[in-house]
Amino acid sequence: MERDLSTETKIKDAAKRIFITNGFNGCTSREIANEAGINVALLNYYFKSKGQLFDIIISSVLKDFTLSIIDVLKNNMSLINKVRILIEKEYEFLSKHPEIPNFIINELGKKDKNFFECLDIAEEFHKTKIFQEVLDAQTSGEMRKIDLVSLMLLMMSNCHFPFMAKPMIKTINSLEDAQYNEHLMVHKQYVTEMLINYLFPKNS
Amino acid sequence: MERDLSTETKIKDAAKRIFITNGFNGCTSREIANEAGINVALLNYYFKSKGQLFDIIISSVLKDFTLSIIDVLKNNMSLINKVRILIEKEYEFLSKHPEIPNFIINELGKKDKNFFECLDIAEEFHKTKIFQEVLDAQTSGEMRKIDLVSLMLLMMSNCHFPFMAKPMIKTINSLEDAQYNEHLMVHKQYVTEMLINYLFPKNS
DNA sequence: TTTTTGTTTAAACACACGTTTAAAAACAAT
DNA sequence: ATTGTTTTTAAACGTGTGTTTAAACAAAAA
Repeated sequence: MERDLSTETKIKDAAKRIFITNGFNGCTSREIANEAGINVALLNYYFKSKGQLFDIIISSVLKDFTLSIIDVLKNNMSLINKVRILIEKEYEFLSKHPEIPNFIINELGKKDKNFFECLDIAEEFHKTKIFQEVLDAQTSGEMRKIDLVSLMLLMMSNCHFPFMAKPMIKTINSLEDAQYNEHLMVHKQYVTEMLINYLFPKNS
Repeated sequence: MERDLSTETKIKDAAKRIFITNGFNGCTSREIANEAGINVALLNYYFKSKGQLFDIIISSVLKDFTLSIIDVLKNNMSLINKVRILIEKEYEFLSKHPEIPNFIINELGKKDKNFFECLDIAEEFHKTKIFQEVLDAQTSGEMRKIDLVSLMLLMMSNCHFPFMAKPMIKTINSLEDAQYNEHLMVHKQYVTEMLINYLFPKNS
């Protein structure tokens, strides 16, 4: 298991795991050092502080996360298929990293720093020309006329929340992990059908 | 402003405000004591520890939250109207307490204790006979045949997430608080229409 | 070999935390 | 007034935190 990774990446890997699952306040520097198999002092030797390490981690997570979306958006397919694939990929991504939505929403809410601006994410989105594509589909009548904020919310609500609420729903319904995962796969179909029907009324 | 409340309720009020906004790990006993205008030691005089105080607060929040739902469910109206009113009331409740969804999902995920069982919430739900009502509507064909977990997820996703993601979406789209609140009211209409159309196909 | 440079460590620092103690203050009963 | 009880406080305790220090270690340069 123990590869010959550089100390810096060992620390970053450990920090990412622990920060994502426990949050900034929910873990300690020593915990991260242990997970990385190094001394605490090395943390501040490679990164100046716990806070700076955290900023690096949250930036990288945010980048990975948005890239997986942009990757779909810049593909050459119809808007309706983009929505379909986006939901599919989103459920796929979140199945592997279910703690990320909670992590982003919680930790980003505390920070005053605008990581999206720092990472030029807005620009990356513009390059995909998705905004113009939506506008065109709305004027042609193919797509329902709703604003981009609501469109974003509809997509994210129905993709992210089922993963965020997993512990709660599991408790309420006394479900095992595997059972809930099955539910998720079924739910993905419902969500896809519902959103496609609503956003593209002609296609129902 | 300073009413003649008992010390115990002053502490509970302060604790509720601070726990909900900052979480258990995101605040200190002294912070709560300050907000309540009392000494730190009094916290452990009235409640044995920070943890016990937290359990009391999260129980009360959970109770308030579910009661607002049950209140609608036990009303005497058609299922389709219950869904409509439920969304309406949910957006109304969350407009007043927007931090609660995040609070519940985050803090409940950490605890191993099952607060829902402790508070007899399941029983309260059963009393409303909503489960039978859904089953009847599904066999009669009025309602789409989806499982209760997915039904719950659809409702919660589209009601809670828009409030949970408020800081993030505001940042991404450079929106002021008032602007986002306007978006929320519009979004509520979209969500209502989408869910009603999907859950009750005949009515579209 | 010696020196130099970059890594890693054990130990300590200063401080904030949750909690406890002992005494003061406020109040009630006799 | 005196006693007893409850409420409140200032101060301290022990522990865990993020961070720093100074020394040990390793690898390369001289």
